[in-house]
Amino acid sequence: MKLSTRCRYGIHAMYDLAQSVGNGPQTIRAISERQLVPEQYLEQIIGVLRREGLVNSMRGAQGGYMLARAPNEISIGQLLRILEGPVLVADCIEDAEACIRSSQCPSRIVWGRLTDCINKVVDSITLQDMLDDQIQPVDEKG
Amino acid sequence: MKLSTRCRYGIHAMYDLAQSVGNGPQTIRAISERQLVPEQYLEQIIGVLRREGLVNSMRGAQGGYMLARAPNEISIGQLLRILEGPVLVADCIEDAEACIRSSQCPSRIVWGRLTDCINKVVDSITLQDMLDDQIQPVDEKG
DNA sequence: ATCAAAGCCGATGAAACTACTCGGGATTGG
DNA sequence: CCAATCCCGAGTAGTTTCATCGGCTTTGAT
Repeated sequence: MKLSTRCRYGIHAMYDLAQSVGNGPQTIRAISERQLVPEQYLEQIIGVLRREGLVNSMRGAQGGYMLARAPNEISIGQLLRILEGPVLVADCIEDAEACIRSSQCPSRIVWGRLTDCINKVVDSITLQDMLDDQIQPVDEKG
Repeated sequence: MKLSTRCRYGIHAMYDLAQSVGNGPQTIRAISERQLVPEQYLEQIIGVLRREGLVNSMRGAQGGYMLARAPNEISIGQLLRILEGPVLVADCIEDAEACIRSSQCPSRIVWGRLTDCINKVVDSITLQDMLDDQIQPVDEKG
């Protein structure tokens, strides 16, 4: 249950772009230096995010990357699903065929409940929340 | 964000042992046939669980495995942590040194919140709950 | 028009991890 | 004794991760 480096890099890059809104396009080099991410690897990662429509690019001299939407319209959940694949803990949650035991499998229920919980948390946090430092720890009661 | 096969196998095996409480020791072969898990691989997995004190073994003829504690004293969280490693989404949650940005890193807060949520869910479900089929989906309100 | 800055892209590669298999040794009940 | 069974370390094929490399394309500035 660990996040991949790719995913962490990608989220750091998106946070960097969120901080840079209004400052024009940011180059791979600049982002990689600020976020301490290998330049060529970041290029790959940000390419994925571009193809998914979360960042826009400008080619040529003075080019770079910018967020394609406002920071409050990009959630950590979106980034996770793009960079880590869908948040599903076992195949049988989505694809019932993948589970031979199908309906009578009790762990299926566990995974479903866990998946719900994870999605709820990550979809509730946007880049804007991170900028605002508005992320509260989980409330114990209520 | 996907569970390993090892972990699923391990949990299926533990569920099997929970169902078999009172029926004497269960052999690797019997468990593997019921749970559709490769025999030799299961042997490896259940060895880990034995060394962690969750199952007891009896060697020799008529030997096999039994739960070392009552099903309501074994949570999915324990199994996850043993079979998947600690549920921590980024190293910096446990080991602050691992994060160069340390305190001023906003994604750190996100990962902490996510880790809390995951642990809360998986630690709240025991093998007994699975036996009783008592696992409810996450409550939307309240 | 030229040129350097920058993004774009496919191939490659090392290292780690996963999901096993294999072979043999150690115990124990009958 | 011997067959059943657990115990254990080694090996292995395949996949994934985390990159690196080289070259191509686009574009702004001069």
